[in-house]
Amino acid sequence: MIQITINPKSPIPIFEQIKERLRLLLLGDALAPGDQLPSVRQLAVQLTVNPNTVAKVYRELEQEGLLANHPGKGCFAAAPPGGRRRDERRALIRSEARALAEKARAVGLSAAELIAIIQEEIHE
Amino acid sequence: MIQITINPKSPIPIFEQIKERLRLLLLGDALAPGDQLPSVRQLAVQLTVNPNTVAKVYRELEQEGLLANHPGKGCFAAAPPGGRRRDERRALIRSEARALAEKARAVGLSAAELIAIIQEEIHE
DNA sequence: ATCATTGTATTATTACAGTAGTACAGTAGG
DNA sequence: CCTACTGTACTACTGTAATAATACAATGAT
Repeated sequence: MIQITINPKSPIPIFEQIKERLRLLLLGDALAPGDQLPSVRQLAVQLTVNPNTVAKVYRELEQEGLLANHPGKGCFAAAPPGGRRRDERRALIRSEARALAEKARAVGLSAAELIAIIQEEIHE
Repeated sequence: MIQITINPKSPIPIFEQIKERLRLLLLGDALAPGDQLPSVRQLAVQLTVNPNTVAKVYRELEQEGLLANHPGKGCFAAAPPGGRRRDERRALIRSEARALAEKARAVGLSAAELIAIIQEEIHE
């Protein structure tokens, strides 16, 4: 049972939410290369989403080289080429960290205040 | 000239992007109560966006009590009731900080690594 | 009074996300 | 072979974001 939650009310499209979560799991240690992912229909039931939506996610993640679809067998985590994993996951977090820092500055929060909030939220 | 940038290619709707940026400016110190905002048409030209899109943002932000529209005069920053500003802007950042912390943990980054990245991005 | 500017409202159109339903081809186990 | 599962493909429909083009009423300056 894979751990994904989505927010149907979010302005972010559902398939983007699923894709991002799966990308995190695939780049992280939760899904190692070779691990089997839930089937299109299984995940669709779990998330109460249309199977087409999940299929679209799997298709696009296969394009990114993060997983491999095998009709009749299932969907499996792939090994991203050339040690991309560590770099990519850092880059992923970095771009969001930049956005957060910009927002904090926009509302007048000091660097120290932002760090303090982060540290509070990181230990929950 | 107000400082807003949007990304037309983002999955996040344009009017949501504008709304969020304006909310940050209104909750922060960039736009004090009474300050006049750019007109619907002005901001639409600046962002190369349809005036209807900006109008929708202004209408919804008025619903939130963050600004006041005055036909014929313009749009002005409002004073949020009861010292909401400081609390709200912290809450805004905190919820995003929590999401970022969760993502970092999902991809296997340690707390120290995340803090390091934040500190790098906060001084640019 | 006239005019330009303001926010507001309306309609039509395009594009896309998402749902729903169906059908097809590959794979594995009985 | 047969069945059940897998991913894939396709069509039709709904809802919404966004553009486009107007029109209207309120405001303020000339």
